[in-house]
Amino acid sequence: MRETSLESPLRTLKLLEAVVRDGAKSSVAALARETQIPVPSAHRHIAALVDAGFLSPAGYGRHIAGPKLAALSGFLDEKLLMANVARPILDRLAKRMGCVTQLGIFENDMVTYLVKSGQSAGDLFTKVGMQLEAYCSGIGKVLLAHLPDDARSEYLEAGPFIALTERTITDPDLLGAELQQVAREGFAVDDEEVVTGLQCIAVPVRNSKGEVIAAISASRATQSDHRRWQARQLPLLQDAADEIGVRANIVLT
Amino acid sequence: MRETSLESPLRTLKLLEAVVRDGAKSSVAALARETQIPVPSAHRHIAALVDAGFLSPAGYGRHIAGPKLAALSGFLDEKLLMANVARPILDRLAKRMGCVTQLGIFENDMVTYLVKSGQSAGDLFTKVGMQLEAYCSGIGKVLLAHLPDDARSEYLEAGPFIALTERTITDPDLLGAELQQVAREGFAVDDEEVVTGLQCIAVPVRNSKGEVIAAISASRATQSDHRRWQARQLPLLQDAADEIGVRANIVLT
DNA sequence: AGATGTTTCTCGCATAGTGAGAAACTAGCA
DNA sequence: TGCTAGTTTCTCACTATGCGAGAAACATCT
Repeated sequence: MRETSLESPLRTLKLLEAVVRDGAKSSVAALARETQIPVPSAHRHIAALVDAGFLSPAGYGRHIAGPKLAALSGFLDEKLLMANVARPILDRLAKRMGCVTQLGIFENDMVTYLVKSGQSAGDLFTKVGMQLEAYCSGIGKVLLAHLPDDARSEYLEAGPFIALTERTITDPDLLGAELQQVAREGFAVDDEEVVTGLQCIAVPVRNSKGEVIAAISASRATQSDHRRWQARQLPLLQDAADEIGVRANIVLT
Repeated sequence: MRETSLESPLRTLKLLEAVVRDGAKSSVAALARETQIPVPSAHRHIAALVDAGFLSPAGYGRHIAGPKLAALSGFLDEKLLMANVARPILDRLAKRMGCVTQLGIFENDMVTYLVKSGQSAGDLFTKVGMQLEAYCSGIGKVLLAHLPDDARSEYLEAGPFIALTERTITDPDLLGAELQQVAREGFAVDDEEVVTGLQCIAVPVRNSKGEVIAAISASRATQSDHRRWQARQLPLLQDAADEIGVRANIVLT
């Protein structure tokens, strides 16, 4: 059984990583030892990285990250970092709860979904990177509920709120009340408000300052033990949200 | 004439770059077209990147930067970004002036050289990443001159200032006076104070708030037309410093 | 439905990358 | 200055590695 993934490129990446991690402290030979790569090969790879611009020489056989790498990192925006932080946690959660988990953020009056996980994730109509109206989904309601007061009022006045199912809340006043409740209780419920046959619960993800920076949700096909399910899963969801919050703080500026 | 640099790894990197640049907009096949890489190969490479953690799948054949890449970018500190911003500018300057250009920053009472450029750059004894006493070099004097008053006083009191050549300024009071002049005039001159036979001029690099964040210098073998050379080159140096300052502001936080 | 466009196989081939060893360099020390 | 220990660079024959056409499975859009 052959490892079918490109081997030589992986070596290059392994070295790139090793070099960047250790600043300009170690010689190529030392890095070769660390990465279990024969010395001459290590030199070849690093030379290639250098003249591709991913590394720069830094005096006597030392190397540091190069311009191309810096340029790349310019594309690593907050959204991306957030997604990468959250993914493994949501994966675990989805497995444990046996349903689909998602993470979304608020972006110009809509929810952008950054992560989706779970075995039946394909069934769900949302897609990663997709934007969706905020007023109907669990994640959306959580995010709206924790908006600054004036922004939320503005949103409620702007409308319109179109019904996606017969249960979608379309009245601004009712929606406002619902959002107040969400803010008070710390979680939101979506019971077939966006798609018939789908219910979900959602909680906010907070950074260390307590600001809501995202929301995560767990969804499943509608079943009867509604409230019991909510009650049992909420703590799990909240733990995951906390963990994402903590990790995000490490990564984001 | 053999292309001695590893080819397959470079393809992988090319793809990595392409994928990250375009967010999650294009399909693998499209990227393959862009990068002139056959479709099946592109798939192999991207698959390898994915399970090495440098890319993450983002729904329907789209990909975005992965956790490993995000982690790497954590190691791209300010020094590095500064170096990468400055390098091309200093390269151009060195070519134009026909001498060696350098960039240094102030770090625990010494100058750390981040960039060195110019055809005879190898001759000069300084090395990238090297630390050198601040009091004698042009770059060092510029950086000292723009230190907060109390920090500068402290530095002057601490000493000792050892002579590297017969022209090195070793008296704290004289050095203090020299620094005042440097601050006033906006540039520093080193006339064989660090190595006999080498003279240089240096100017500060400022960020948008006017703070001095680095200094750059141009050095050449001692010649007689001293002042004339200084006068002619200073504007060029200063332009380069300004440009570096502007660009640095875009990149650094 | 059919019609694009994209992803995933399989497979033999040639090249691209490998790694031991030895030679050329470098730095630091006596 | 001449040593030694630690690097970097080269050469070279080998074979594993990555290649790419083509066709088949899978999605997407009208």
